[in-house]
Amino acid sequence: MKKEAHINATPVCKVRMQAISDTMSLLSGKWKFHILGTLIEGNTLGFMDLLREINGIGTKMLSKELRDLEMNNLITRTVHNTKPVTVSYSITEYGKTLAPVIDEMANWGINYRKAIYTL
Amino acid sequence: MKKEAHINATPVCKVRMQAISDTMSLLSGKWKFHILGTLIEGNTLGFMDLLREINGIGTKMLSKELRDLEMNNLITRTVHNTKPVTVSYSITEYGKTLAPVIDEMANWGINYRKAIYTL
DNA sequence: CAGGATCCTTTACGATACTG
DNA sequence: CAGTATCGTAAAGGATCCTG
Repeated sequence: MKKEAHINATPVCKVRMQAISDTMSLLSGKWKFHILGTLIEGNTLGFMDLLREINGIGTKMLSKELRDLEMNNLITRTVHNTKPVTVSYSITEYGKTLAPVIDEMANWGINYRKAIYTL
Repeated sequence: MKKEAHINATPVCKVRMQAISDTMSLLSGKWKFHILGTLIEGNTLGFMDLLREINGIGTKMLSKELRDLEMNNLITRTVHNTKPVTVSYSITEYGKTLAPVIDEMANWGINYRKAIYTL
């Protein structure tokens, strides 16, 4: 309720905090990392491909998350004029810059499992 | 008669997916990255310190997130027997292993801002 | 095939007030 | 100081059915 009393020129740590918030807001939700990770590997996949690859996701969430990612230029959506229309999704060059982030997340998680088992 | 041609024992990509889920579940929510980031810098801080450092968080969320982080051995909680009790929080050695993940998140977010402005 | 529309449950989060 | 208790809102997510 109380708002900022004084406006400190943003210190370095605040910049980092803001940056983390930015990243998290683009990658928020349960599925975005999975979708991006899958597209980074598979390069180009159809809606159904993704539905199969990503364990547990439903059509509603998938289409919503894909829309979000596309709006942020992390992936591209291409409609093909086949009999029943098909659509393919790919990661953009910009989206590929997220690879290090995703890798760190994955690596830490892998080591986390090891740490758990050796307790 | 041929049985299932491919019941691949969890492929590499599934392992990564699981790892990402693990990491995300430990760091889920709006505040954990901020708390960890702050503790990595500040090393040891009291409840009020954190409340001040982390812009916008309330006591309820802070105490809940701290509890979560402590349960996962990412931070430690120490009670001091001062007049009104004081408590200090620090990051654990294990928690420090998250630094690369946090750094990647922060760096990407910083570049994201740059990318936005140069559009 | 690729989704949208709908309904519903669950969790997350925030504000305020109170306590040892 | 360091929280807990309570209440209320909003967002996230899931299940199912429907359509061009």
